[in-house]
Amino acid sequence: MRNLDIGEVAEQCGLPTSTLRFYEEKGLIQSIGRRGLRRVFAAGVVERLALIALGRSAGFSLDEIAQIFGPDGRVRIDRKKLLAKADELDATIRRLTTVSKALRHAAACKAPSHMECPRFRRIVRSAVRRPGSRRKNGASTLRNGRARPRGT
Amino acid sequence: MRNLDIGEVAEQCGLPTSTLRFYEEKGLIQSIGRRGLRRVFAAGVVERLALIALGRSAGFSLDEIAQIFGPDGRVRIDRKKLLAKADELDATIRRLTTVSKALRHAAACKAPSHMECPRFRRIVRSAVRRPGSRRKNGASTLRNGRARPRGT
DNA sequence: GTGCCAATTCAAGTCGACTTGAAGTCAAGC
DNA sequence: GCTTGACTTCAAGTCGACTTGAATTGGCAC
Repeated sequence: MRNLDIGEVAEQCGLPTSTLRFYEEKGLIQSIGRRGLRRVFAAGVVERLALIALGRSAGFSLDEIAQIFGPDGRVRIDRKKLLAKADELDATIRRLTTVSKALRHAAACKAPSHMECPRFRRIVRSAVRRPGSRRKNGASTLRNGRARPRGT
Repeated sequence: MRNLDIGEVAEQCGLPTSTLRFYEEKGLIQSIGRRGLRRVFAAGVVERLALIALGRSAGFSLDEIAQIFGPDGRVRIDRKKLLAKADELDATIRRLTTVSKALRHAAACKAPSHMECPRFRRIVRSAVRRPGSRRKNGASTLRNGRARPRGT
């Protein structure tokens, strides 16, 4: 297994070096040493970064991901949390599916203004008033999650 | 149709008044006038806020949503953009589905450390190396989107 | 041995979407 | 008339995840 320069890691996983330093500072990855000033990474860091990316796209924050890697650096995942996150993800998926349908309908719909289309209004309502979204104290009926694909 | 005080709108749609003012400032909603200093909203604003919430959960930024409502205030949607967004959404859905599966597998898997499980590693790889993600100049292989459900 | 360019540190900046705080206004009920 | 509390404005703050800039160091090819 070759050791890697930060630049090589960056290239292999498509992240800027600044991000790698930032992740190291946060304890998400670690270098196995230095050559002079320069960090040296074990090749395994690439896979770890893949796992981090996976966590990110599952909606884990960097802090949560940092917890997933125990303080020893080993991957140690709380299975309950995983299942909870998977459930959350599935709910998001259902919501996004509804939204996608709504968008496709809106694109096809003849109504001059979409809000005049009863079907569209129904979809909007169903997307917003989600069953099981209980609000205590006037919170978040409309304030559900969002999916934000960033980048290209 | 009754007119609404900002507080009533806030209660009906579960958003803080500060957000409503912010949205008005951004041109996402408008009040139909003032009673003294106080904004007066038409009842329809609630539906509009629902549409905004829909757009948000579809991953539109507030600026994009502002464009969706033409300058006249009417809902005027570019059908191409809608379909493009729907496609993007579907891609996100597929990615999240993979991630959800990965999480459920990780939760069930016996391997002492997940990275030692070949199946998990395969899923991680497949979630990360997405087909069709082309990077020019060292960008974003790992840097795909993320879904972040906020709130309750 | 020397020059270059990638790496380093650290502080500060950015971005989107709001929130918070301070200070002031006013409609309505008593 | 006075109080109350929901409303108003405007500037500044927050949060997460990075990015950027300036000043410096030092590994490696020549």
